[in-house]
Amino acid sequence: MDLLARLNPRQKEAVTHPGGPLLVVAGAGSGKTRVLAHRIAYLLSVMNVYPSEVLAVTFTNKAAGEMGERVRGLVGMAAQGMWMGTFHSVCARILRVEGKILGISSDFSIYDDRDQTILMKQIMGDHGISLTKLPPPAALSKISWAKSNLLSAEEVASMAGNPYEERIAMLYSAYEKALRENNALDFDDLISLPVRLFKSSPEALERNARRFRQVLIDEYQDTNRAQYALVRLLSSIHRNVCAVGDDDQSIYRWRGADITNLLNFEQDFPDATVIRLEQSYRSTKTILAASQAVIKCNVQRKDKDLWTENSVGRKILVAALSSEWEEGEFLARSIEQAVREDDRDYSDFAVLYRTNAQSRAIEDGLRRSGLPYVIVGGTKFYERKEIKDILAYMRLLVNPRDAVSLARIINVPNRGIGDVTLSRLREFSALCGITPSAALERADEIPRLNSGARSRLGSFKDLIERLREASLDLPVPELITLIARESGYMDSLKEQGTVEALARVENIEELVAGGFEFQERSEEPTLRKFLEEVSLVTDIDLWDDRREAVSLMTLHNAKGLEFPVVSIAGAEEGLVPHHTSFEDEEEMEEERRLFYVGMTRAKERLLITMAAGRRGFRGWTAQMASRFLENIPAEFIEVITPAGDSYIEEPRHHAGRRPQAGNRGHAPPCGRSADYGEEKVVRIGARVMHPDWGPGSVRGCEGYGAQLRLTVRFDSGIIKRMLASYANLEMLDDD
DNA sequence: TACATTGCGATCCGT
DNA sequence: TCGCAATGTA
Repeated sequence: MDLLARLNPRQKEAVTHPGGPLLVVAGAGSGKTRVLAHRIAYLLSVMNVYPSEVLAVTFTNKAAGEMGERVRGLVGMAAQGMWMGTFHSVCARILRVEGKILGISSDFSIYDDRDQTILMKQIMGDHGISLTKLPPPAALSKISWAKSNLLSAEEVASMAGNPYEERIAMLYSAYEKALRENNALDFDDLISLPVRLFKSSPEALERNARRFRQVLIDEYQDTNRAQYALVRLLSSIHRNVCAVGDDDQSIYRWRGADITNLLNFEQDFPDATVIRLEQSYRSTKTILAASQAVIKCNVQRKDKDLWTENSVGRKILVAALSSEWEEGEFLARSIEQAVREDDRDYSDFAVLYRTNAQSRAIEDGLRRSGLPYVIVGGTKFYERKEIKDILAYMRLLVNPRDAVSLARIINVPNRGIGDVTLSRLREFSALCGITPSAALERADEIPRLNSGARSRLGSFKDLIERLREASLDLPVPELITLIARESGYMDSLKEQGTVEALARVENIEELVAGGFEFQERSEEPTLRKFLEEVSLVTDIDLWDDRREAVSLMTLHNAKGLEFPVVSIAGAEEGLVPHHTSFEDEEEMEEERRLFYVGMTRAKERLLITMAAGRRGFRGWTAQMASRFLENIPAEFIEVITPAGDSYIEEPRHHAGRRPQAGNRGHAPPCGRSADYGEEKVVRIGARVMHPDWGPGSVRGCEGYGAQLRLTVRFDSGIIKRMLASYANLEMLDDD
């Protein structure tokens, strides 16, 4: 039949698998998205499964949307009504309906890590725990780990082996209590609470496990224990679970992902069928072979044999640049050249890197060359202050118990309600055992408040009441406008009149536009749904891949994507592999997988760049080539030496103008050339003196002879990179 | 109570 | 470099 026409035998087998547990081990580029979409279409059109009986979990909301599109393309309207989304969005949907069994109101707020940190700070303050000794995010990450492993506060407490762990357990328990008081859930709760629900309520389990006749999970290698438990529970009646994944692409171990979920699938489901997809359709022979050579260095993996009928293609280009700015400039040049000579679109290109901080220099390079680009990730739209503020108003309207949101906006914009008044309010609410919002209602009874503060609280209370009433029948975008106006937020921004404030006004207008977009698209355009969506949306979801621009993103964000031309920037020891993984072999293997994921995003061309020196958060560091490059056989690589001289002096600041091209390599930066005959031994840490910049110490050296480049940090704070032969430095005695 | 200034620390990946 | 917390001042 037509549905199976363009599938290879393995793919066909996966698509038509009649029932029971199925594991599809899908190598990079082997068409797993295609298989998933076709399998769903097959289930709907041939196996007579209703859309509402299909649960398909993808890694991003964007992937879910695209999957839905593909299925609709295959079977048309018969696809309407499937459960499709990320674990988090699917679970939020389940909890809205079933949560009341656990005592969770359907109006819950979803706290992001920012909200969590605020809450944890409060808790630690209440318990007199120093925020510097135990940073709130550290405690939260322990708690998050526990939750994603389905460990309760009591269990953590009973496992605690030292005072530190006992303290974490205590904070965990207090944090849980605080979340419940605020009628709020964190990301981990979204997964772990449905698991708890299904374990404690056979009826709820029955209801949901019976509904989902078919459960499909994408990127199975990156599920954590809680997600695994959920999959088992939801598929416990029909046992039709189809997991798709690739152990070589597991890159979220640090977030609790447990690769044994995939590796032990056959033990967990003894009657499982395992299908391997090993033909790659994405990359050239060269890129595929090179990436295989890299990943085969990992010990903990299932060996596989990927192959392709694609052409050999061109060699992988490797370029070593002297600094991150040169790297950015070089990337810009190479993209420009490829657009010109190979007739490519900007959207064919992606630049991938390990850390978001690397995007700066690359962005600068592209901007200076006038290339269009988009940065995916980094500063997220919904995490901007003004957006979070407006959203906090909206959350408070839906969920009056949300004290974190209340505290966020009670004095934004300034209405003369300061720390003192707020803490009196909190004291009073604790004393009466009521929420801060309820305490607001009884502002008259709060002790030790002056009349001014009392009346300001009163008018804030009136404002919220007014807005809440309006929210009941006002569409989302209108409500946003109303909040921004009535709260005085817009006026206060406009009054400031700074460039920054005006940008914030624009962002709020963009939020309104987003509200209209939501209004048109959503089947259920309620305020609650809107808040849920914005809580769970990610940058990759918002990324418009059809825009004519080069995409810049982290290696993690690139998972599941593909581009004709991929550049991996910063292939250096300390970046990939990241320095935090040096000590741990398992983490090192994860870094290698990450690098592998990056390489396998490329369809036609792969460029790998590195910088010999990089500005860290303190001074300069000399960088070495990534060990992963050594894993690539030389026959697949072409090393290119970028044209042009290397720079001499560091630009004054990252966005500033670099030294004039005409000067580079010629004019000495400090006005006088040194004698070539005189030889000095320079070593890192040596004390030096410069006539203009005073004393300093050598932070790095690279090159040799007349080409020796020094990085010197002067005591005044200035950092200079210069050719040793021009440096004009006087060596100081050091003891 | 609000706002400016200083000082310090921490720096990966992100639902 | 940057954001945030503590400190100082109107």
